[in-house]
Amino acid sequence: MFMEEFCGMEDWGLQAVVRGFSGDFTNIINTGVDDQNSFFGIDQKFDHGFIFDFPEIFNFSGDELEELYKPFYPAVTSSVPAETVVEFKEETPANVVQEKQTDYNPSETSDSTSMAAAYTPKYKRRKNQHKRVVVQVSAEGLTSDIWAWRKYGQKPIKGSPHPRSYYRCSSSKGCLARKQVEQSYTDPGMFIITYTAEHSHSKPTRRNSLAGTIRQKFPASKSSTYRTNIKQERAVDSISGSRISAPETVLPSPVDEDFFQVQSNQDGKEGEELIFGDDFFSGLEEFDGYNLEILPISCHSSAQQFPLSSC
DNA sequence: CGCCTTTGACCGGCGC
DNA sequence: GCGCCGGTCAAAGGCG
Repeated sequence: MFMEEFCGMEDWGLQAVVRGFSGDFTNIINTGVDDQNSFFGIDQKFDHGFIFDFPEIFNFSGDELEELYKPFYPAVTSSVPAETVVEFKEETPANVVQEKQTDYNPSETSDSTSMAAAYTPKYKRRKNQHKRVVVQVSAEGLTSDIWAWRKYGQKPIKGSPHPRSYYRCSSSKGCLARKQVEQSYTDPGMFIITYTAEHSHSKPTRRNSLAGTIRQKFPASKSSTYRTNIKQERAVDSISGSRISAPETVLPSPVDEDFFQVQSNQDGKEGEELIFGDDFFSGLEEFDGYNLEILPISCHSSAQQFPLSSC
């Protein structure tokens, strides 16, 4: 489905937000809407993929959507190694469109550049019926997965200098979730992760709450003068599309020196949903009555305390 | 001992 | 039908 059709759509809403999207529709190519109303595409300007998830509850026009995502995108620039995410559903045989096979298959192509070049939103029959999500992450991002995986295979892939590794979820027997990991051909510093099927169990809990502040272990040196890459997360109210709080300060924890304490005071709310640290969480979750999409953003800091404006 | 990775074998889909 | 290719299996060994 192409942009004109997308903008003309009604009866869908915004649940999640955009990762790695430049905010300019004129650069968007290869868009599509899957059978779960997820809108996906490639942003040529920054060579990023993106997705929107559209549940049944809200109504937006394309213009409204564009306005919605803007407030939480500006901190991401072309210098930021944002995730590339492309999500699509496998087609059922009944929905198969008999067309020449020209679409991108993330299990056969290995990077976002080739995605943008090769992917068209034409559906075809695929081997299995599971949802697939393709994410491009840095080496650092490889360790940020909250799920437990067990490697069950590795294969050399024709045309790629790097092998592909196969993982299955090890948290629960019978869980069909799979992931494939391979190094990007064009950027060896990046890795392509393909998730297949969904977990049949709840998400592991890795967030601890203390006195209204969520804390996450900060893995870097305890020195106050080092420079390190910090993952910053923002919480977005999925209903209004606006950020429901902003980070104000990051302070050494008075309880544990290995932790930093993040505080936020916007709208009278205190540090509910902000985590700093390499071991970050990203995804959709409910918190305090809100449906939140957690957005990781790269940020540098050389101090124990820094405002958001320094990012 | 349980869980993990490694790695060659095996299997099914697909193109010719 | 045959061969290539990607995905999975399962035995063996490593590690805490």
